[in-house]
Amino acid sequence: MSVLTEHLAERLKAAREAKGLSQRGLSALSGVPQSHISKIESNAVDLRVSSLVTLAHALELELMLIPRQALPAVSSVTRSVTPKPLPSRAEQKELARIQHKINDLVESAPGTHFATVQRRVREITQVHSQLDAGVLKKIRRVVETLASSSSENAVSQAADTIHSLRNQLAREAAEYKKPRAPRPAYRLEEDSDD
Amino acid sequence: MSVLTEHLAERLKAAREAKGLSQRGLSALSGVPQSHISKIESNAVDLRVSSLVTLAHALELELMLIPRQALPAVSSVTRSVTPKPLPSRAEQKELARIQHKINDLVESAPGTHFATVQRRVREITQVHSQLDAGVLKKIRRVVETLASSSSENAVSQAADTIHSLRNQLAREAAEYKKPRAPRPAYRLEEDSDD
DNA sequence: GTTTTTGATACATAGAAACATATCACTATT
DNA sequence: AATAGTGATATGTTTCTATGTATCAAAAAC
Repeated sequence: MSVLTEHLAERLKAAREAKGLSQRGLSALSGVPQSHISKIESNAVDLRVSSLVTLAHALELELMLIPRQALPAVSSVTRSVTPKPLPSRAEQKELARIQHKINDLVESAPGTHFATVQRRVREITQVHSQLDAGVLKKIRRVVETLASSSSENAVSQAADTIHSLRNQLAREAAEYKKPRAPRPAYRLEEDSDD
Repeated sequence: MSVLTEHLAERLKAAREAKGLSQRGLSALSGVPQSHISKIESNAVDLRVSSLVTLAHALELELMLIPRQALPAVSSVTRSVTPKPLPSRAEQKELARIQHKINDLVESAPGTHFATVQRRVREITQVHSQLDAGVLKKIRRVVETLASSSSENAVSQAADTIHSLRNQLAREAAEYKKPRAPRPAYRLEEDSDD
């Protein structure tokens, strides 16, 4: 395996964990098999760019080619603009739980609007900058309501609720560009050739 | 082919051309076959990360994962820090010519210090920010001297000369961080999923 | 203390990338 | 005009990613 890419594996793993996602969660989100994600994170494969991009995308990262000269500046910017440090372990767990509940619903009744709700919840995971206990409680309530009364109408209304909640969070997130200290962006090794 | 990476191909090609390198030149520099480079640049393959890194490296680029949030800032930085716009077509040609001369020497006498000279010249290509007619003339003179008197001593001295010349250029290059307008760094497509 | 969830790992298979090598028009160079 | 350098392409082989499916031990949740 190329030594060059070992930081990449770390970066991806860190990014995933920073979002409170399990490998399976990321797999569901990105479509890349969990087994493959595991191999990637343990630096056991020289993955294709498309795979990297897919995963990066799911983690809200962009792959870029930066001129050597610009590296210091870019690193500095990246460091200062990092999103958030993960709301709270407990909250992430709660979210996972909620997602699981919905997955069950979707499986029990495929082809319904449950799928939409599922997607909405997935989307709200993406924002996660502003995810707090309050928001989670709202979501959970919506989902639980769904479990009992699941009329076509109630379901799609639930989807809407979550959707607009997500938008609200996204809006809030856009305003706070609070500097935080993440890990420095991915850097390549030196490949001395003598 | 992944639509996602189409900008990547452009970026690589642009970077190569910005250095006045031919596909074969880049191939020699990076070890990646010219045929493959061609396919990559015409976006006909979903290349592996190791290949991408190898090429990027040869082009003095670094592969990075940038948080979405940091994209605007990073783009701006990248735009403003771009190296140089290529010294002059003629000068690049001249350099290629010089390299060719040395390649011949190396082939005619493998295992000698010619190889070192070859590497030094390759290295000086990398700097290229400060490459001008004057520098090239110096290099050419050194190489031509080599063609006639190629004693062990003369050869390794030539290598040293070029090496220190390179270092000097690199030093100069480090000082000028002149803002130029390159092309914006690589960005991924949006992959809407519904 | 049982059940889930986690990441790691195995294995078979399909499909590509990567490579070496060579050729082919085209465009510059001489 | 003859020559040399350019990028694009073709072929055949090897290597390895990527996927699907399944299992496993350890950690976490109940």
